[in-house]
Amino acid sequence: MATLADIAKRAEVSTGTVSRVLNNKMHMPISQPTIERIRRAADELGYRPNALARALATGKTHSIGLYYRSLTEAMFLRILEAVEAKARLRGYRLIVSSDTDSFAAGSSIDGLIYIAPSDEPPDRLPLGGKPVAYVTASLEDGTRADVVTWSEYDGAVLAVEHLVGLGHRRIGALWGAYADRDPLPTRVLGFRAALRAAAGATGVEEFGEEDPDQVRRGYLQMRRLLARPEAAGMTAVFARNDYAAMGALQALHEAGIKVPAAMSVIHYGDSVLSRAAYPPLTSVSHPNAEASVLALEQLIERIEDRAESFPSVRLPVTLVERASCAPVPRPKEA
Amino acid sequence: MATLADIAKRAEVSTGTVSRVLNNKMHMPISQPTIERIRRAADELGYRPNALARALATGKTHSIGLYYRSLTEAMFLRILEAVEAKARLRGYRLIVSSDTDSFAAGSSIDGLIYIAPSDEPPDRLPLGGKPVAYVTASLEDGTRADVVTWSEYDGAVLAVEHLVGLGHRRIGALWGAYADRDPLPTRVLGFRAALRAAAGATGVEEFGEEDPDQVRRGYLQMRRLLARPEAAGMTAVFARNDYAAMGALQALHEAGIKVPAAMSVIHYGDSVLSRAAYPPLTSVSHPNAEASVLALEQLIERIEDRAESFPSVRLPVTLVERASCAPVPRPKEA
DNA sequence: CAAAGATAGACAAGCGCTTGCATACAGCGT
DNA sequence: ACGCTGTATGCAAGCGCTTGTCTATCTTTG
Repeated sequence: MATLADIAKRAEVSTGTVSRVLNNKMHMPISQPTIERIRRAADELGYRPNALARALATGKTHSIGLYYRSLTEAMFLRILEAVEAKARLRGYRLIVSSDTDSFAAGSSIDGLIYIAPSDEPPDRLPLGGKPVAYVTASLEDGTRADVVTWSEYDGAVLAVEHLVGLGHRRIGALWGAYADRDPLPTRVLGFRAALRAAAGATGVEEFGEEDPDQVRRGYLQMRRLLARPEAAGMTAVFARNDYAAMGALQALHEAGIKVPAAMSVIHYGDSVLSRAAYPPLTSVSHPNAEASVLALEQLIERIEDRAESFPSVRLPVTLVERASCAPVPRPKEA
Repeated sequence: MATLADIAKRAEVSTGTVSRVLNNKMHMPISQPTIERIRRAADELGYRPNALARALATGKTHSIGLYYRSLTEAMFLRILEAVEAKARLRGYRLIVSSDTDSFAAGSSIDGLIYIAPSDEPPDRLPLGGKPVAYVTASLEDGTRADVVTWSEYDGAVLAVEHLVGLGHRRIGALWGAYADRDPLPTRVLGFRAALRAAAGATGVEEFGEEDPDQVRRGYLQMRRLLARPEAAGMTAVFARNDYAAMGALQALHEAGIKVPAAMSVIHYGDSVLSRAAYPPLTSVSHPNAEASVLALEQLIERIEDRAESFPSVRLPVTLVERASCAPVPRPKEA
């Protein structure tokens, strides 16, 4: 590997001059012939700057950490793709890990994007003063950090309102293992509040299921829900996430219940799965990927010392309609 | 951030000694009291070694590049999760990118894992002599590099044999945009060969479809296939990948064709999608994640100078039976 | 008791790059 | 002819860590 010194020797100048020319850092004037000589030498030697040495000298690594707790969630693909592309565009590399220790002080990153599981508040990290941008649905205001957030509460409300608008009155919910959470995730709260706000609508919620496989958990939960007496007259169900929705769909198909003709399904968390399912799932989409890209941009601004304040951005949650929800067929009674 | 020099001053020794103590590199003897003094000082100062400086001095970055062309494939999640965990365990960080330029010489990685799209041979990279481990279904032998591979040909054969074993004789294939590939991907070759080998079995293949959405492509292709006269008597279909299979399932459901009662579906490439589908899809699983982890291990061996030869590992392709294939219902004729 | 080990640690040269400052030589005005 | 202002470059001190070598003190041992 050619070094600055090699080029300097070949072009008969000092390494300092080479550095300045190659980085276009010409606060000080350099003669045209010299510039060309240096450029040529660099070319001939196939010079590639040593990122390490540069980082050590400048204090900027041009690497950004990306933390995501579970590398198995379909959601993460979209995030990763979007963030990686943007980072590359801006001249940064991405170090991804599902372990915060990988980003402890001393590890060479300029900053960290911390994507919190949507129902858990993020940890505070000992990053040694390096900036962190949080992507999370639950971070109290007033933090001295960049935060991109959205409302899971609103998301649940959106789902329920959509269902209610279609005429559904008895709506099931598949909450996974939320039972033991305290406080209850805001999406549960939103679900309940929206139900209360809608005249005559009631919910029947299914909690807790031990199976570690999320799809299977959704499947089992859906079956349990179907078996409950309160489930009579239930025409729609809200699933906590995409895996749960897929599981629910399996149970529904198996029971011969047509979706959406006999049962509407809506879920939280838009992903490839939602599109690939049959029927394609109507979902409330949290702007996870967009939020992450935004966080990246804020982070870069801060790293490059252009940002001053800490504006916390709140993104809207949206409903994407596909084919799994339909108007309630016909009133069973009256 | 505390540096070695800070510790050295506080413990009243030289930085060299501090370095040796903190790294347990005691080829040379160091007295117990000194060791303790240094350890204490490091503790009190909350010392974290600067990874950059260390890398520059040692020539080892403890970072490994992970190249994957498309960060949107569900497959990649399993790979990433497995590789990241193992890398972390071995003390390496992962730099992931879908652009090989990110790993050009000079960028600070010790080596690269190149995961090639399963039907394309990998590029050769200008890494400046750093080791590359390839994960690919198609790399000629004899490369001076670590290669983990498997046979797509065998995979297709496995699928067809399974189907034929269940009594299927007329088998559809959804090949996506393979039409223009030359040479034809080996899985197409395997499919045809297995068909020829089975008495009385014939295939009806569907090629080419422009839609960029892979699921939709599978959907459209399945519909076209169903509409073809040759498709009469077809009782099973082989999909090129998980997305295509999901799309096919949509078309089948829509047409009221029961899977697997009236039509068996099998596909190449096991992923979360396969498990989440209804019915859960029987698939031939290429050992992508395992291969990647193996590649990582070989790479690390080479980086750490323990590997000599270049054993190219070939992993078996396996059939994982789920619920989308059934014995052919009853002979239509005879 | 002197010479030959051990033992314990300091010293300093890098790794490859950046950057503030000093220097050298033009040409200019007076 | 002299200092000046530019212009064009060299010099060298880092960035924080590793590591080969050298020195100094203390034990051994013939």
